Amino acid sequence: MAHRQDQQRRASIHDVASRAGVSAATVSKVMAGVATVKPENAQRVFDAIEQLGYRVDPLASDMRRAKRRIIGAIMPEFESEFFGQMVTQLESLAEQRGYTLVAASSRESEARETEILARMHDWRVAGVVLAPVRNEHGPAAAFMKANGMTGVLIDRVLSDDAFDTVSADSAAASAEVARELIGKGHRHILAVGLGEQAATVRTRLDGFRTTALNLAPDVRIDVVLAESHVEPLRAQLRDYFAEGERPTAVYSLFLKGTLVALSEFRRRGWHCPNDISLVGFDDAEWMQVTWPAIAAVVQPVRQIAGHAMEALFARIEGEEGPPTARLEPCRVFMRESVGSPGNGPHSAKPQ
Amino acid sequence: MAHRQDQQRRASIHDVASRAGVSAATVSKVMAGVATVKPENAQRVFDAIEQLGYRVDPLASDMRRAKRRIIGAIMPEFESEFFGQMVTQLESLAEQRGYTLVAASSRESEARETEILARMHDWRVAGVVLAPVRNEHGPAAAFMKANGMTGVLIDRVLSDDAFDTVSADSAAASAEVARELIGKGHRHILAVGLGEQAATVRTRLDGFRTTALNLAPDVRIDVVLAESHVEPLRAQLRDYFAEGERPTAVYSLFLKGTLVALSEFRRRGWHCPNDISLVGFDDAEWMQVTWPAIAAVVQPVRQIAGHAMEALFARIEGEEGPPTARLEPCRVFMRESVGSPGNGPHSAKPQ
DNA sequence: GTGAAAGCGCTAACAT
DNA sequence: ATGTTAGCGCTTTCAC
Repeated sequence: MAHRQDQQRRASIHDVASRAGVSAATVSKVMAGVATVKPENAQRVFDAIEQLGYRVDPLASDMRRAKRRIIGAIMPEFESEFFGQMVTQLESLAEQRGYTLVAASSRESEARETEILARMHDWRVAGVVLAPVRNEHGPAAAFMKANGMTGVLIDRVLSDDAFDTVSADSAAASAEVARELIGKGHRHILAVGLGEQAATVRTRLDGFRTTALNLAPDVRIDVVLAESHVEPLRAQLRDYFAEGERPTAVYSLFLKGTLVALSEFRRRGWHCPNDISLVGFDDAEWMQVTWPAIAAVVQPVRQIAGHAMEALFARIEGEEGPPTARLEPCRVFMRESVGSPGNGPHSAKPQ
Repeated sequence: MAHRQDQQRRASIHDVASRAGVSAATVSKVMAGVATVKPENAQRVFDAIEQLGYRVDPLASDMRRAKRRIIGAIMPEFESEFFGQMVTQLESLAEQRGYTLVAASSRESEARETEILARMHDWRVAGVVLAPVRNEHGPAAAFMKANGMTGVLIDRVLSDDAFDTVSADSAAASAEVARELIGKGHRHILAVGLGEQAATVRTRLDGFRTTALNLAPDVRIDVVLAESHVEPLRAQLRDYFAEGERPTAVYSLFLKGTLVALSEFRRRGWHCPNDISLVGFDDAEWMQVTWPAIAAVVQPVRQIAGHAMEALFARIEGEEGPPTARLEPCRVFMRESVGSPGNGPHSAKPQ
């Protein structure tokens, strides 16, 4: 008794049928809520279900139906707040519609991304929410296209000719960051990013640069962009500072970049905002409790998830029409890590 | 062509069979690697598979087999690094064995936990990795027991009479934290935790208290334990400090507690480690880049995931024997947020 | 060596 | 209003 794990055979629809004295088809109808069943029989079925603890096997049920009530979600990683919240939201929205979400992590690899997609295709999922590693032009989206899969692209995407896309309005947020920094008097700013995430990082950089140059044509914007991994970026950043470059502010175009920038500041003994200002794209819980609190762009996770699922289910239900490309507005939180340049040490110390 | 999403019917095993001029049974055998197939026929089958791009439907396949090659994972949340890494690991280990991981978030709710479990039971998953919201005595574990499900319990558990358990060795890690703090001269320490996570928080507290009292019988250990939610904890902590309590160090028994402590320090203008020291259970990436870096207990995620899956698959493959209870050793990183009491301002400033 | 037959648990026509 | 039939796509005896 202690560690029995006997998988006792569960009651099937036939068990219910025979116990209720009807056919399996009738049981199925009762469960589907079809009105044309004699109330008396319906009651017997309900009783039998109750007594046997019967529950439909969703896989067997899907097997027979045309489409499976499964949604696949592919995220670049699960370790960050952003994607963690995203999966939580998507799961919740899928459940609300009676679907099960099966999430997988591509671990920032396009090869793995395609493998997962192939597996989801094998599973014959009804639809896929793909947050591609790089952008909408990768092999994964191509695979979806080639196989006529239904899907939505989110996050590191702009727009696509085959799939609906939903992402944060990076350009607008970056423009706002530019306005803030220029407004505070910064004229030498470093932008830090990872090139591989082309779709978003490019947009963020362009949105920032355009607005900054527009407001202050004399502003100098340096860019440190690593190809694809964080460690090379760290090295490049170190070299950049080692050469004596001394921007008054850093705009990190993605979360890990903010961490890297912060650790390079540490190494050099620079404090925010007195020695240098810092704003990052992507917020995290810790950013408001550290000292100084780190300024950040907050992505609208719920909106992205919500509109992605809306678009996806519309397509699943057969909606026609050209793909849509949604941009959800971000919020920018200018916290203590941003100050005015040249204010010298301690001038901007929190009270 | 732009937005075609025509779900073209995929090749079935019969399509392959007729193209190769054999029966479906033979195709199945070839795919299973059965040796008793004439090489010539096997080749024809392979060719047909290739030409049709045939892939087995894993769900249909599982339908026929006894057990489905699906592992369910239930985590209290997806938003933290710890559980994010855990899911990533579990997914990877499941895949290595040809299983698919279906992860779900209980969102810190025991009610939801049981619902998810029921759904996974409906799915007839081969096994479940459950990280219970509270501990091993909750309704979810009871459900698993009652239904003869195969499973492993991880994280917020100690040991169970029905399931194997794997968790971090909280007591040992807490003892080490105690040694460090007592060694540095702290004699008034506040421990902060959430009561609902009883299994782990209790252990951490006891391990800490026992060792601390043993080393310094005169030490004063205060405890602020909230029932179940973070916000009440914040309020209690605020009250505690408002009453004039002034411990020289805080040991947070879980991640959110560290955040809450930090934000209360902020509110009062206290800096670590000069005004107060801080160590938290659970590490996070940001803790090493902020100033000061936050001392933390690092949980061995990979080991926990690894041993959990090992135990689970052993049971799935029919291993008998009493449940095992593993404790995986943690590492304690004493970073700059911990100093000696009474060193006054700036005495412990990083170089 | 290979294939026919049976069926996993369910649902959707089609009869009745 | 209900039951019968025919599968969904696959695997597995069990004959041949």
